[in-house]
Amino acid sequence: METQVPPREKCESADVDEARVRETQEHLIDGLTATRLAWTFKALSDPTRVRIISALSHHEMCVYDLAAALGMSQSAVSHQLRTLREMRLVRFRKEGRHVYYTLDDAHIHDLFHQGLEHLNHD
Amino acid sequence: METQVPPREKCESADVDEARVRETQEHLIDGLTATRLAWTFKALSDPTRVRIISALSHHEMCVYDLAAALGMSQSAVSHQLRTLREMRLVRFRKEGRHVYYTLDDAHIHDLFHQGLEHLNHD
DNA sequence: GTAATATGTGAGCACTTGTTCAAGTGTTGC
DNA sequence: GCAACACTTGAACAAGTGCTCACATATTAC
Repeated sequence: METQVPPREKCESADVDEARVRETQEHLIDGLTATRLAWTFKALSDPTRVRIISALSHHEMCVYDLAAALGMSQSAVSHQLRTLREMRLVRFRKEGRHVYYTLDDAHIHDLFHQGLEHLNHD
Repeated sequence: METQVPPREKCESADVDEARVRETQEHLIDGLTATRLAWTFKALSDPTRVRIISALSHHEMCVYDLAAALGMSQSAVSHQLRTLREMRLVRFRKEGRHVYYTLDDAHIHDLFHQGLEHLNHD
């Protein structure tokens, strides 16, 4: 049995319509939050970036090895890493000629895995 | 078969490099999974869609009210709802002239809120 | 110093995305 | 029948994305 929301009359009955709209607006997240939230999800909305996150979720890696593991060009990987850097999803440290990347914090790991679980549930 | 010389034997110690790459590849999610996961996140990567999800997370709404609550044109909302439909994030039922939309399942709600918490933690 | 290695970056291009405008369904009421 | 309403859809366009290519750094080895 469904939730006991009384079936609405019409859209024309202004009070019901307006009440629903007004109540929704009160709980609605604001534009800035929506934009920032969308931005976060966008960081994970590309297969290449998802695979990079997947690789880095095990241990830090340098660009060269990352490119080898993913079977991609260094340039393409570097471009995506730049994006991930700007989105604060990854951190890096330099060691001689190498630059080692890691996930910035555990949150990313969590979101990544929550998404995976979501997939497996379907 | 041709001798596939891997284009790397530098990175100083070749064995560590290869072991790291090979181990990473074993744990790496496959291309299809990465694509599907990216696809899921992409559904949530637009501010308008995030706001629609936010609105629908409280109760089902028809397109007209949704447009009113978000302050957008019906057409723009309808286009995004189409995307959300194709991505299986929302469900709809028709009732006369109205089309009522709801979130498809609780997973979406969870991802949405996990993302929100992630924002608040920064 | 030069050369090789490891990574970064800008330009260019094909492709995708989100919006608006206009026209299209389908349902209701007269 | 017809008109109003609720919603969908197609075309068009600006804006954004991700790749390749070529060049620019920076570090190390010689």
